[in-house]
Amino acid sequence: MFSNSDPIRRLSNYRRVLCKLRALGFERFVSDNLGGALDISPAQVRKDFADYGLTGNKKGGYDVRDLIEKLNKILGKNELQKIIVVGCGGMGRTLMGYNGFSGEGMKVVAGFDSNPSLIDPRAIIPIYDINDMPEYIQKEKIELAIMTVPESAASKVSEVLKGCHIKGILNFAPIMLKSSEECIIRNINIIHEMENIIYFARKIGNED
Amino acid sequence: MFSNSDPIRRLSNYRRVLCKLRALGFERFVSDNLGGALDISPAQVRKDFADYGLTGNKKGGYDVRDLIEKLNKILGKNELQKIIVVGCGGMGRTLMGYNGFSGEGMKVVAGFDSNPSLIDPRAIIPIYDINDMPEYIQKEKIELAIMTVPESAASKVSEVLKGCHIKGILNFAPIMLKSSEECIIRNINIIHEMENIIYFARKIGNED
DNA sequence: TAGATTGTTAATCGATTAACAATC
DNA sequence: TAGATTGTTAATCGATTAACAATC
Repeated sequence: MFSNSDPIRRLSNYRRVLCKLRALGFERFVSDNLGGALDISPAQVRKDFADYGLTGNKKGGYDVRDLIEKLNKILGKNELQKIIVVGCGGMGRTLMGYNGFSGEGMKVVAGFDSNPSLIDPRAIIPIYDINDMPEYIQKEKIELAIMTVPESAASKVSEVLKGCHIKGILNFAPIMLKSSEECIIRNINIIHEMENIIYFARKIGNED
Repeated sequence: MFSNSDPIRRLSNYRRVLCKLRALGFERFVSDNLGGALDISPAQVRKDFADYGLTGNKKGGYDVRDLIEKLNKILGKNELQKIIVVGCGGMGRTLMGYNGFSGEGMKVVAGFDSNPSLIDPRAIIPIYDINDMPEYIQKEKIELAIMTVPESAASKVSEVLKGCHIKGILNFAPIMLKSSEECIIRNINIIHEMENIIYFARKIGNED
């Protein structure tokens, strides 16, 4: 069911570039333009567009605004996406304070933690006791969560979230949670990203 | 030259699982074990091992400690990896304070920012003026950087880092920086990760 | 030994790219 | 119209998997 997440990643990148083109006043573009900006072949761009029903014009290329509109629909930009942050340590609070969500149709509506000293229901983005999370999720119809708990808590918390019928989790804990039919999970493992960089960086010569 | 980063990601995952096995007292494992823990086929595990010179024993499988040792070598775990954080806003400071690096052979040795009020050369992990960065990189032979600057500064800062012969960058700014022969770059785009999750989450039915 | 597992090759699968007819 | 670009199909490429001989 989950096939490949790469095409959707490319759609996100296409959209970002097109928003910039729009801001610069461009009205049309061709597959070659867009691909070039992202190191993607024009054939790949056209294939992706075909796969997701994005059409252009033989000759004139594609309409910037039209394409953004269609990408918005595909990527769920037309309805506000409510997100909860589970685990309000350093990373959790940083993400709660991240101001990049609001321009992208996303909003962190609450945080949850087990540490009483972090709980603050009166804050602009309230932080509640994690025991109150299931009720909140149900009442507010939350479908998306960002998990920023310590590794020790990660499996348990992910089970609770799944039990609450959360549909999507962005997991920052250093443990590979697997997606299922009921819940799509993406893992961000900063240590592994650094290991990857280190592996390839070590292959770069020292002769400068 | 950069082929595919996926095999190395799998090696990171293998290593993490093996460290857990070791902690649990396991001495040996078979490709089936390891694959099962990560949703990877045993054939893929053996293929990866073959590709990176990791050998086992026909019959008895593989030795946990031996494999970890070999993976450590491949992933650069045997020498301390010094990292600088460029951009000391919320995300930058969170990463500077992240205590997961030290157990993994990595250390954030300094931060850099252009905002005078953030500069603090006396801190445990000092924060210096970004203008002093090139000198610091050269003197301390820094090869790795984490970029947590605003989008508006991202291209410029990445150019400066490349100019300083930094070999690897983990970029959190919402702009797709491309790797080159001299500098390997990995981009983490939280908005795009959420868009990906939202796309697939929306395909999950509402009938519960 | 018999059974189990590796290491490796060949087959399969899927994703990317090349090529080109359609057409604006 | 001539030239340029899409949309799509077929070819290519590379990664994953199946299968099995080697062997512990």
